[in-house]
Amino acid sequence: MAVTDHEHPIDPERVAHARSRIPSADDVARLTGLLSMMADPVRLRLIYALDVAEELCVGDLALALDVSEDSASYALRLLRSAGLVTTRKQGRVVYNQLAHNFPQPLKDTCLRQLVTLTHTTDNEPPA
Amino acid sequence: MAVTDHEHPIDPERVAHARSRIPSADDVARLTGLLSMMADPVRLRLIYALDVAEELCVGDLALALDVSEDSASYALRLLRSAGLVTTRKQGRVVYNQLAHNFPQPLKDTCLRQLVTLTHTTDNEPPA
DNA sequence: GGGTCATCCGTGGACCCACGCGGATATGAG
DNA sequence: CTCATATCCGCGTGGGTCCACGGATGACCC
Repeated sequence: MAVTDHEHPIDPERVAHARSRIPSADDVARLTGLLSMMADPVRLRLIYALDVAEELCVGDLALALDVSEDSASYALRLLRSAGLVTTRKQGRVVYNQLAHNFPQPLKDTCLRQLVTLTHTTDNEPPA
Repeated sequence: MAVTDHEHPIDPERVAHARSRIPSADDVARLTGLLSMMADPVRLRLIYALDVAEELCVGDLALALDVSEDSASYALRLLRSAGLVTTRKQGRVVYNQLAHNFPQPLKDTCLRQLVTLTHTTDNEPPA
């Protein structure tokens, strides 16, 4: 027979190596959660806006993003529950700002660099 | 009435400033597309694995990630269609690798740093 | 050439998430 | 105290995404 020359683990060495380096399921879950939070046009632009303007209330935020107040409010709700945005209440106006522990590299590096990157790199093969 | 002391544009200056700095809808769409692609446990770990192991076939990849081959195949399908993964066919085995134009900062900076970040920063307020 | 194996692709169902609506809460003015 | 306002929250619906199944393709062995 010798038919099954190579079953599934074709390259067990590399598999083991990869396995040892892959972050734990817990880390991945946390990271994907964070990425999912940013993988939404409204939320992402909202983060940009707060990064630039320091703090904004929901109404102004909706204006800046050209979305309904409800949409902005909903986005803020999620970002707040994820700990990425904090609020400062002054009178009846609630000012929203990026949490001080907002992942700096993500903000500084990724946000700005990625825009440039997506300009230069064409990852859209002709359909 | 002077009741409406401040309607919606409470701080028009900041709104305008934020507006001018927010990336275009097109850039945001491209960026969220990329982020969405990584905001999935299987795909993200798959990227990690390929980054470490250079290239792996579907079967080995499934082993390394502890997922079904179908799941790995599906993840690869999407990543390939997004131009993030390329294939090298040797015999009847298809080796997958990260595209050479894979966003470097995203790979080098974000991937590794973010894991550390999610360790240090607790963005999970007590429920 | 026949058989087999690794993998890809199209389809269908289940699930999750985003958004709109209505009511509720809290703050401030008169 | 009463009213008006800015905002938050719970619910229901619709669209999109993930995944499992089946068939098909291409490559190797005998």
